[in-house]
Amino acid sequence: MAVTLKDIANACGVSYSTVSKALKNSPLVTAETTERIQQKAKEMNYIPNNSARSLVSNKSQTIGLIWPSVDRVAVSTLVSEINNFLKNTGYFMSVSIDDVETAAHKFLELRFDGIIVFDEGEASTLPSIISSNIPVVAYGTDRELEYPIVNVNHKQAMILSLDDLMQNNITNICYIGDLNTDDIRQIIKKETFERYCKEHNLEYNMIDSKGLSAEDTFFALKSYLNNHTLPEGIICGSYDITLGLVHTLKDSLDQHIVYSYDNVPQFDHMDTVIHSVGVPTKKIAETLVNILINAIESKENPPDVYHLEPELVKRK
Amino acid sequence: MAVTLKDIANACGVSYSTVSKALKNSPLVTAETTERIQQKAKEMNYIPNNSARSLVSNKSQTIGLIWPSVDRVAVSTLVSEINNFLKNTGYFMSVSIDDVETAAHKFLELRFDGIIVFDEGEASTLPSIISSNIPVVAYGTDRELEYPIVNVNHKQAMILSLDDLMQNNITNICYIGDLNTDDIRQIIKKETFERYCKEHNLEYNMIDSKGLSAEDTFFALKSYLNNHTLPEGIICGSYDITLGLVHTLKDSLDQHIVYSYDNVPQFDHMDTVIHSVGVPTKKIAETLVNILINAIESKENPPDVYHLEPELVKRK
DNA sequence: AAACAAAATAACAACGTTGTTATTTATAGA
DNA sequence: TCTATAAATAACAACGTTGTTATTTTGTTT
Repeated sequence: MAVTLKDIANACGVSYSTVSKALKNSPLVTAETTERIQQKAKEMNYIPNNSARSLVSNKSQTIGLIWPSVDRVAVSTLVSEINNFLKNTGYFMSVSIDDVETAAHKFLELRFDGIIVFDEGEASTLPSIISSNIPVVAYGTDRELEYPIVNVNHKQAMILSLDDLMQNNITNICYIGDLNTDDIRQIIKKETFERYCKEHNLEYNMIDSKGLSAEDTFFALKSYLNNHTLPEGIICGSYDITLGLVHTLKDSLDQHIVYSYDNVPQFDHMDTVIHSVGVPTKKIAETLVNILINAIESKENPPDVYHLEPELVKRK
Repeated sequence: MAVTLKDIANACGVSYSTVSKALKNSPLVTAETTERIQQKAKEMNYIPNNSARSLVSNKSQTIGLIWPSVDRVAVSTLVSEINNFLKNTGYFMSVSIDDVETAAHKFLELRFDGIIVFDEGEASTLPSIISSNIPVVAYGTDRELEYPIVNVNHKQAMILSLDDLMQNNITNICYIGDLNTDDIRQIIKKETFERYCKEHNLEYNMIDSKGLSAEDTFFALKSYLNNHTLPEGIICGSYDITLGLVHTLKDSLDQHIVYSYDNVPQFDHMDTVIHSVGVPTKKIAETLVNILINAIESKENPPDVYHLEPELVKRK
């Protein structure tokens, strides 16, 4: 059985309430007793019981993150960043890879202080979360959800990269993305690209990556290149799609100017020049954490949708 | 504030201890009162308080998984499988991506029932875990750790694939792996390969992937192929290294017989034929979960090192 | 209808904390 | 030496459950 306040109290010959105060450096306990008690506590390897604490204080200092799609690499960077920001704020992050409904219910049982949801587009009504009043924030595309959501302006990102191509007088361009999907994000990118090109009378081209992974893109491009060539300017619909392009092109990559969605730190360490567009991962993480912690600690309701504006990062 | 047993008791005109029993279908409560109470509980959206429960029962029905290296894709499959097995056993899995020391300490505070550690080789003494008596199991290579570890027989896996090559009379072979590293697993593979070839007077070759990722391998192979060719039989040191090989070779891959370490389910869905060797992910997950749950529920200490024997999976 | 057993429900202690209130001990001024 | 006061520590209630013990209600037998 684990060491309790009472055990330390017995060992020190004081009452357990004094031990409780001493361990949190209360001014109500004299300096020397505090010292003596803390010494003993460490010696006995005391670890506070979060359940007991949480029961009386109604705080667990823990945030639950619901991440049903663990296998998406791009997202893992965001998860790491969120963990860092939460740690700085004094909260612990507990991740569940269960589906939203299951994870949310368990988080409520555990009386966590807040929940972050990676909303991957599946229908998730979350009646239990909504009826309770635990602070929730989601990262994803805005739909009619009942909790605040942090959203990224994909349309503006596309315009940013196209504007930059125009300024460099590159008019021979293409977009590589998943063209036949109902992923709302991919659709926005494709449509914005097409509209812009038409409005500016640009010569354009759209290449289907036939999926969202690097592998999909690799194979799709391999067969495309059998009887086509790629134009000078290329815009890729995601980090993984860009990876696929890099693997395919490698040697001839420097003949192109490539813009990629997703401003992840990985681009900085690549040995090929890729410009990227999107909200930096750090920024997204910081926003999610700030909104949530603010909702927890100030009890004021955050805005329903929180838009983040993308940045263009040019390299070399 | 959340709904409690007392609230339901008031609403039903019974005592809260009756509500407690009714909600767990105790035979001590008559069928009709049980029905009435459960109805009301659902109506009021009651969610049990795990802290209170855990405090009195000393059980949280939750397992902590320490996974400091989220970005390793291959591992995410294993994490998913572990989650499935745990769910079947009635436990919830909470993942932390903090370092082992931090995560373990918080798990102890949360009074989780057990801990799974992905031991990535960093020095981790874990004094706090050891001194407490929470069941712990690690997945990794066996070192002088103070808790049981599930280990994979990498040596035997190499022998399995080499034996198979011999049986097919393929004597022109090579190994692709990270040759200059102090990762014990990579070292074992390299040394076993070399010793076997020498003992059997085989013509062999070892190619440095210069890293563990698919990208590293891709670039290493690209430059290697400038003035070399690959032999018929190829053994790859990991799933990611194999991915790099596939990307590099693609069209001419069917001229080779490829064996890859890591028996992950991804191989089944690949459109090229890759044999794989290693312990199936499911098996590893099942073993980790079984050892841990057994330690929790039967209180008997598991063996310090648990070896899993690899299997050779031949495809097509 | 009384007496008793069985069934149903209520009351209570405990789990390990925190924060408030009560008690003891030390320190000062007369 | 005795109060009055401040400082230090102890005692206690509460948080929401569970499991045990105590009480009430119901049903059966005579």
